[in-house]
Amino acid sequence: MAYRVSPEQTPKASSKRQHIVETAYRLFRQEGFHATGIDRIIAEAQVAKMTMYRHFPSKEGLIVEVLEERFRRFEEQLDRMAALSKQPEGMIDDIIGWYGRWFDRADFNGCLFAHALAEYGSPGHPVFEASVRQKESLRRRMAGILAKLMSGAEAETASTAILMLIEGATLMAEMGQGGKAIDAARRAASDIIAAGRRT
Amino acid sequence: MAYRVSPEQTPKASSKRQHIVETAYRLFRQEGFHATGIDRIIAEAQVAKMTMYRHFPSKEGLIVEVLEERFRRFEEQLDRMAALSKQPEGMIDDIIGWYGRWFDRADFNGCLFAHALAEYGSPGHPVFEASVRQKESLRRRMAGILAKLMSGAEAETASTAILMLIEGATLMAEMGQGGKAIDAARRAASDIIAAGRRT
DNA sequence: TAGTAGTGAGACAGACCTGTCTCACCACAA
DNA sequence: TTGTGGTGAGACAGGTCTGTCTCACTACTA
Repeated sequence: MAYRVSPEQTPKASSKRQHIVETAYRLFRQEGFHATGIDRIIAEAQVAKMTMYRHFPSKEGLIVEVLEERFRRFEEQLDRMAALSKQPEGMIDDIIGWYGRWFDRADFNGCLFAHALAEYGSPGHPVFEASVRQKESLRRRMAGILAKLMSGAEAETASTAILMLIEGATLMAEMGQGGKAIDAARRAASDIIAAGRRT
Repeated sequence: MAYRVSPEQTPKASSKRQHIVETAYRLFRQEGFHATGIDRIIAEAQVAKMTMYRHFPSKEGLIVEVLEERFRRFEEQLDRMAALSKQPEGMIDDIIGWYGRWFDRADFNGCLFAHALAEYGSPGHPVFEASVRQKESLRRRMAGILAKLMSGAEAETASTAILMLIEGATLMAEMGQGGKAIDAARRAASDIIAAGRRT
């Protein structure tokens, strides 16, 4: 009823499908994966159950789709940030700053990928793989930036450390200590980069 | 049947109760909190459902008890390590090493407190509070160690950073990269401490 | 012997879970 | 007009969830 397809959208690209993904994302973020039932998703998305099951093979398939969609958006945003390119240190600091702004959002509720790992943490599981992909992509992005400042091996170690700082900061932000976490992460990242460069 | 109370145990201290907590811990760790049903816990603990509900008010009560029990064990182990006291830098390195050994255990499956936060992440929730308590306790412990090397304010920042490294490393270990994570965490912690001491 | 505390076994209630199915409806195209 | 594809509504199956309840049993103590 409230979801008329506007003329410029091809129904094939399915606004319903996207709407289901967005609603599921919000609920998974707020309530968790197991705690969110299909019935709740279709009620809040205002679609019939069959509409959901025509677009996704199962709840797990929907979860994977939600994670992949969030991964695409995450990459887009970091790509956009990288396009306003600066010096390497500034770029790492910008990434940390991006996390700091995320932590301050009213709808922040921790990292969906980390939560997915907590609830579906078996290697080989598609949900597990989707989460690993996102973390590894961020780490590689940072290693690429740091390689301009230090050796490749040093950049690997430093990017791993900074990824850990970011993941730890996200956990602290979940516990209401995001500001303190970001300050410490910024300083620690700068110490790590300075030490890596010195070698 | 297989759970005869041996004479030296007072039945009041309830070996059943402890056995339920241990079984629940194993299942929560392996499967997650929502994914583990009461029926599964009592079946594997080989106790009647009423035995469980006489000892714990609800599943949530059991979860809190499991977390508190793990917290006590965690503190005990770090206390024991601290008793073999060394220089401050060595103590931080020992804590990181302790995590490294944990990552290598066959039954390692991520941090139960972080997982609990992912599944019951609303401030004020007793599960949330139990998780925050564990993280904050570790951070304060490290801040105390670092205060011997630098100013109190510096020690606060550095302990926050090292806690984040540890939490991030735990996440990476869940993704099968524990060894790499521990190496990077060790080096980063040493860089952070060196920088904090220099100020 | 009688009483008591803890327990086992399992039925039960009432809710919720995922996933399937049918049937009616509507917009649009040939 | 007659199809066709997407959808809505909701029944349904078969299972699982938490939590309560009863009744019988055992070990121990007074």
